[in-house]
Amino acid sequence: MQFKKVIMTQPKTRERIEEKADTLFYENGFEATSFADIAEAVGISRGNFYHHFKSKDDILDAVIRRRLAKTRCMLGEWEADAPPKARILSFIRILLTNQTKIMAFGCPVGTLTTELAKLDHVAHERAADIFTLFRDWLAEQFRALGHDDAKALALHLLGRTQGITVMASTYHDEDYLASEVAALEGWLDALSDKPSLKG
Amino acid sequence: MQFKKVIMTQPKTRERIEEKADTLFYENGFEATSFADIAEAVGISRGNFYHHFKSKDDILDAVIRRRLAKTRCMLGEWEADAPPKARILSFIRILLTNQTKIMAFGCPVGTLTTELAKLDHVAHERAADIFTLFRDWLAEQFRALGHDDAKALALHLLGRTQGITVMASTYHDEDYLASEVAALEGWLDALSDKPSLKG
DNA sequence: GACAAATTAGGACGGCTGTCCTAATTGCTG
DNA sequence: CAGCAATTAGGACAGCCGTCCTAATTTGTC
Repeated sequence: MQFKKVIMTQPKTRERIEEKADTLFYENGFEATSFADIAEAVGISRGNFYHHFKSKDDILDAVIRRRLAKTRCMLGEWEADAPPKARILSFIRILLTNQTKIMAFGCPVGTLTTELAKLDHVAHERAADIFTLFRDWLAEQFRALGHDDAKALALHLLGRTQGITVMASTYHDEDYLASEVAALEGWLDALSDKPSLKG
Repeated sequence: MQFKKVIMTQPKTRERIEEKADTLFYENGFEATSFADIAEAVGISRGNFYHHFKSKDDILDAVIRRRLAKTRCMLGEWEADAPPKARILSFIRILLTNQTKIMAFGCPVGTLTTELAKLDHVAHERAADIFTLFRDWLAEQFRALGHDDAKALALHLLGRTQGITVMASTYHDEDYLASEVAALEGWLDALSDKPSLKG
């Protein structure tokens, strides 16, 4: 019954640590988030951490793995009986879905990747993998729409959304965000007419 | 002769502290840069700091003020006997001028603003002022080109460049950077033909 | 050269960091 | 209920953080 024990008991505390660490890393940054912060948010003792994770970097790994999984899940949902163009639209509209958090803290993926790059952290590549997940998925959709420069289009769209999150959080301006999302939708529409222009 | 003393002696050490702090904040982040780091880079004692700055936030203020001044200076240079469109092009091409640093650390303005937003730091607005400097200057150029949505165009261009810096530093991909700069130049060209489309 | 001011070096300080250890508690198994 | 494993709490630890103080040194002026 050893197996059952591992499966049944781990999820509770470990899962809660990952969850709280995830949001704290997002809202306050990885470096600025201390063990004490996470412990307080979860409601456990500091010393207890090392039974679940062997270091802070280990928690970061878990958080990134968690985000990768959630992203895969979200992309999967967008594929449900929707044509490629509608799928790309779903991607664009997370800017509106997560509007409040984006205007306060920017993009979870972009800001983490940027911070880890400055820290010369080994996990930087792992964090970039989340971007790669989006990129490859978007490229697949563009390819389905008949574009042969699908990867470049995917990267272009990723960059556009990243820029929007940076400026939206800088000025906390929801009108800017809305108008840029509209512009992005217009770009996607125009793309159908002339399949090789990036605009 | 008190006046002369203040003018002549201050610039040396204080200026060097600001300079080193500026690059360290850029390359490693504000939070991750310690007093010891700056002291070592400048080559002075830690305790000596408080004769020039009264706190770390005070150094941050000085760094931001310094960046504002340098930005104003740069914008001024771009105005030298060049038509508005060429001035905007100068802005776009800093992405190529600073290519190496951007691919390693992203945009100095964007990354600092993002970090300060997460830290809930009072200096966030001051950092955003650097963006505003660019925005207003760009809007002025777009207005000179006959666009009535000049401010929106300026914000759009700022966002585009920010997104490019994020993705370029994520993947360290100079081909992406080059092609996006080309796309941005194409966008600027197309803008001349139909003055009210954002693309 | 004497004197005062500006500048510097070096260390003390309380507090927080990530890490680790140990003892107590809980929960499951037989 | 006994016994064992999993989990927890709490604190010790070395080290670094930003801050502050004091004493020594340098600098410029009369």
